[in-house]
Amino acid sequence: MDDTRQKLIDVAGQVFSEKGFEASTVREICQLASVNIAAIHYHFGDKERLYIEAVKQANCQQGVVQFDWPAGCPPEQKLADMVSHMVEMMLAENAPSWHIELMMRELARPTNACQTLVEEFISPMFSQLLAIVSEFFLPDADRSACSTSEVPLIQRQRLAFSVVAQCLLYRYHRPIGRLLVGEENFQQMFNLEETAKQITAFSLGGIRAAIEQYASALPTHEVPA
Amino acid sequence: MDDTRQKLIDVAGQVFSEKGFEASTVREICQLASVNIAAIHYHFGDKERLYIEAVKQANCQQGVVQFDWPAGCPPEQKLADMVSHMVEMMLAENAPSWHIELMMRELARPTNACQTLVEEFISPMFSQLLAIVSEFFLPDADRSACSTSEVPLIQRQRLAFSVVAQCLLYRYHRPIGRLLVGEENFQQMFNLEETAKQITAFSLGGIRAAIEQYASALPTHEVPA
DNA sequence: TATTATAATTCAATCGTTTGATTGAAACGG
DNA sequence: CCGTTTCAATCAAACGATTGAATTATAATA
Repeated sequence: MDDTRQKLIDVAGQVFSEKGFEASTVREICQLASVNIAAIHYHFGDKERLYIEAVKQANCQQGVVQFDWPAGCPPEQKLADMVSHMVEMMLAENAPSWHIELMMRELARPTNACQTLVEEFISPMFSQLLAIVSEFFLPDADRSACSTSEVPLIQRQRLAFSVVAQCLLYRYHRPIGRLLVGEENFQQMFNLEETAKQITAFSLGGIRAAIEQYASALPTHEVPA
Repeated sequence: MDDTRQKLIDVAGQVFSEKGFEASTVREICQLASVNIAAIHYHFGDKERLYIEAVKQANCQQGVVQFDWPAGCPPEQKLADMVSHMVEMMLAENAPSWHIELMMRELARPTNACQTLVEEFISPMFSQLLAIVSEFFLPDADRSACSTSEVPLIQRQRLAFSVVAQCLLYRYHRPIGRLLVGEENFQQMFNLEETAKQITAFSLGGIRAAIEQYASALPTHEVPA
């Protein structure tokens, strides 16, 4: 049966996501999967290749989202949607949550499984966000703040960084956040909708600040301090 | 000699910060420290208490910074200073960089050493930032944007979260960032001054967006969409 | 269809290493 | 001299990996 292999990946992904690669043992994985230890050697070769396979499956099943915005959809709306989606990914307590958890571990401490993850998931995701951010600087019809001047790529990348950073925080530092804000405020603090709303508003403010900076930099309009 | 104990802590902190608790071995630590393995049992009891001691020492030597701003110093300046300090902590490649690295590990995956860390370092640091953020909402002389209305604590905490999140990103995801922006842009992207400047500007925009939101919410001024 | 040959998969058992921990003796210092 | 500290040696346990036999599934043959 080939579902021994699949069961191994599922359980391994679960365990790896909870304890990390080093702290996990093939014995525990096989026991939880009700599978003989030798199955790992047979199906994957060794522990590391089982891990890599789990990571691959994580970023495969957790595909990159595709929005279908109507033409002329304002970037503000796109940003809000994107942030909502990311926050949901980060905070949703779905059943197979080990996908995200495993990917987060890989992002923080890259191993051999990292390259695939970046190519198939992170990079496309980041490109989408970068495109949205870039839209804010486009000289659209009613968008006159920042004229046609191209804002350096690195600056737009920085803005995208600032956006994702906020989403990641609520995932990575949930336990610390709980300690900082107290148990009574914790539920409210890590509420999905509220969090997405605040991150969106904050990011909009940050992006508009950048727009103003670049708008006033080009013409002999008003030189910032 | 008592410097066996200290040498153990130093080397252990280094190793733990690089590999994490599980992946580190007492043998490697003792070998690098040129110390007998039994010294760990003698001085600390076991591996875990050595780890806790290393974390304690990390957040002790890496004390909470104390700024001496002149009276009337605008919160914008304070925010800029605070962000600069945090970015420097995150990105500076000082010699004993294992202090921060170890603390970051503890923040991401809290162990028994976490409570001390939060009480002695994180919480005071966060309080400082929260105070700065709160200043923006004070009805100061020339600060008329948001009247005396108290902005809910949780909203100010969220703003503080958004600020620290950006600083943390550049630390946690440096390797991923390198992959995303390419090697040629990496140096510039993770430059201290540039990063601090951008995070400050972005955060200022985000905070001002929150100010406007709350300023226009109280009076019958103009209801946001 | 019944039987056999072949490949794929699972199993208990065990390999050699490495782990953290501990011992009792030796060396040190006041 | 005695309390403190270091040392080589070793403990039992857990680790990842591997083996060869047993079992099951698949295909070929009569």
